[in-house]
Amino acid sequence: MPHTYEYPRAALTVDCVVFGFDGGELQALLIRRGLAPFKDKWALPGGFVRVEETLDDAARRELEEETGLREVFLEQLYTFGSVKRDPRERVVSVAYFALVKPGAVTAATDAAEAKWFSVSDLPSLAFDHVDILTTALTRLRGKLTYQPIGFELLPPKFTLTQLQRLYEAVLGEPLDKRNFRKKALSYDLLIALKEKHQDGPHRPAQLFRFDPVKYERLKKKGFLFEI
Amino acid sequence: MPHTYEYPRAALTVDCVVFGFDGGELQALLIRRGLAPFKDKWALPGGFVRVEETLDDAARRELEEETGLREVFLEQLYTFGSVKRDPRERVVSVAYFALVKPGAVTAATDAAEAKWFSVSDLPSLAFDHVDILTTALTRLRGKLTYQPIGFELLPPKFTLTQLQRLYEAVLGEPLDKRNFRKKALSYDLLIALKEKHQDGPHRPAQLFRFDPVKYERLKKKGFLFEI
DNA sequence: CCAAAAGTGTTGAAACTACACCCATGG
DNA sequence: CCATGGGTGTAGTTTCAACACTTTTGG
Repeated sequence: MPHTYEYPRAALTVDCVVFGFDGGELQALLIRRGLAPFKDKWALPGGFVRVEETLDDAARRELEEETGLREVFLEQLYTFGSVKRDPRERVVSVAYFALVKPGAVTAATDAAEAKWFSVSDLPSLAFDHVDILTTALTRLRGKLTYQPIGFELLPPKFTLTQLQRLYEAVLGEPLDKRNFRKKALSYDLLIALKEKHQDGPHRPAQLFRFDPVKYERLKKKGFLFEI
Repeated sequence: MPHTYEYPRAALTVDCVVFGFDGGELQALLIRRGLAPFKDKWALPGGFVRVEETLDDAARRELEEETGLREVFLEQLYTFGSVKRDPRERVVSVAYFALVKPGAVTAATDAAEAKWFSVSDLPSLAFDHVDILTTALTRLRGKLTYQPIGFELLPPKFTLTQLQRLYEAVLGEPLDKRNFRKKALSYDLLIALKEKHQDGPHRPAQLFRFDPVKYERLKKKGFLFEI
């Protein structure tokens, strides 16, 4: 392809902050780098954007190549463009954040090592990936309080207690059980299933699923899901 | 500079959506393109990112070169990466949005023609700049309701009625005067000045200024300015 | 004295917070 | 029968929305 503007160009990458939830703590998926620079360090999954693919496509492709993940919630986060963020040369990175349901990372991980880390106990990261991760965390916290995206981190069928634990893990503070349940149900976006969730020597819990159709309808009318 | 990765690269630009307020309508600053493609069409101020400057620096530089604006409120918006958004070749653009106070665009505009347009009456724009502008508008509306950034669009000294007109123009709906004033003053971020604003055959209005120091203190404690 | 915008309080409704006990199950 | 988490209601407080008249000025 001919370059119309013959100036030196920055390289363009995408990096993905992948969040998961194990029922107790919020987690981030990292991969161990096999190549220099930062060989053997942990880093966000990501890589170079090809000239003939969109940024979203690049993020999805890299995510699948490096972690096996497909069809996940993915959203552009911020573009990081410090001059020295890559020691080799100028690299601008468009960061994404992804939310995945438990058990999604079963697929082969392309020989690369991929591993979940609790966000409260992260290893040291390559490049400026801590900054990216911190930005993603802030965004997730903000978003969770006004958009119903928590469901992307839970199995398709979940109990209200699981939902509450997720909110508590992300927001970092305990929530009142009765108030939380009232609020969560008040939007009429949770459908009670016939099934129950049995999980030990105690009363089984009602299972729910999220109603994405009703949510889309509400969203169009300018709607806020606040909890 | 040596390229470590010898693949074809996208070119990288910044584009700025500059908002202003004339007291009645929300406005956007556009420049008329002097070069192909889209010669003579209106477009967002912007241009190519140099390898040795950050994205923020590039946005500020282009803004000054093309509109004479300096020291304005500037924030990264979103990165646009459709493959065909520039007819010549692959160009990825990091969009910014800027808020400027009335009278700021007095400086020489680098021979290029720069002009304010009411956002409700825009000309047809080059590239995908309508999409960028629409995204910026949505962001501005959202942000205005939970962060005190309206002051960036008003003169340093302003009346509560001016502030209300601004909110009404951006949100596109009339607001109740008494409720608005109560809310606006409740955060204790507006400092009443000794001066009044005289503007016709009627009672003069109290002038206020925004208190950025107090705001920074509040922001650290996780604070929401909602109106 | 008239026109025009500035300024000001109250009330009923709705939402929010805090809080404690009974229920269903498995072992 | 006991241990464990599931499930529910209310009262006091705060916030929100709706609404109309008086004040100050210039002409």
